[in-house]
Amino acid sequence: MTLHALYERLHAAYGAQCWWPADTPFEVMVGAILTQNTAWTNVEKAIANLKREQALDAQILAHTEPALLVEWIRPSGYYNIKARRLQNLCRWLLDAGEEEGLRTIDTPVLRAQLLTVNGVGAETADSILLYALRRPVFVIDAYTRRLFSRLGLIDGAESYEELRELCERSLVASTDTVHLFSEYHALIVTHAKQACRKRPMCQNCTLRLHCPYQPQ
DNA sequence: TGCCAGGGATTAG
DNA sequence: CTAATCCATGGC
Repeated sequence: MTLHALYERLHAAYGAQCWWPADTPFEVMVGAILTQNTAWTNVEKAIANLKREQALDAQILAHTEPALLVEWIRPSGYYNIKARRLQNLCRWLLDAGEEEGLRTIDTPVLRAQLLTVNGVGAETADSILLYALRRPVFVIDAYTRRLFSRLGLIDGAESYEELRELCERSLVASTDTVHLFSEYHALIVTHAKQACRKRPMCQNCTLRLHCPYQPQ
């Protein structure tokens, strides 16, 4: 099976995903930090708080008292670390001239700049690049690695960068690469959430793909 | 009840 | 360069 073929099967099973659920690119960035190793339902509560406080803005978040920001994002967990990470990202964004200032920067350069922000690792950077800044970057997460590995599409020992470049090389979209990459990552997460946790093979999975929780 | 979620930094070997 | 450890809430 090829990466293309897997995409077709996932799309046929789950349909269009239309990720990332957010009203603005900045909300995507905030969500990308808050969802680090955290259930999305918890992130929703934190973002709802930020909206209620009318604080979903880089200028405001960058200058908010950390103790206050911590209270707003508490439901998303790791609140002390994430408050600092959010402010790091906001300050970087403001320094760069916000989204307009980023528009002319080449994707590889932009990616390297994002990775200099403390608290922004490879997956967070790529989520921001793809879903907030609409750059053709393939997001790798634990689900992706596990699914591809169990289907024999990859070796499994590849580094993050190797795997990302492999996916980007293999998936040459006919028209809209950003759309393809956006949908693909979303479909993988949707499939992982639908798959069973305990049974050796997902019973309600019409794809006959290996359950992501199944031990190797 | 214990496990885990749309990771990353830090520290130790 | 790889492996452990820390960070923390809420849902099932």
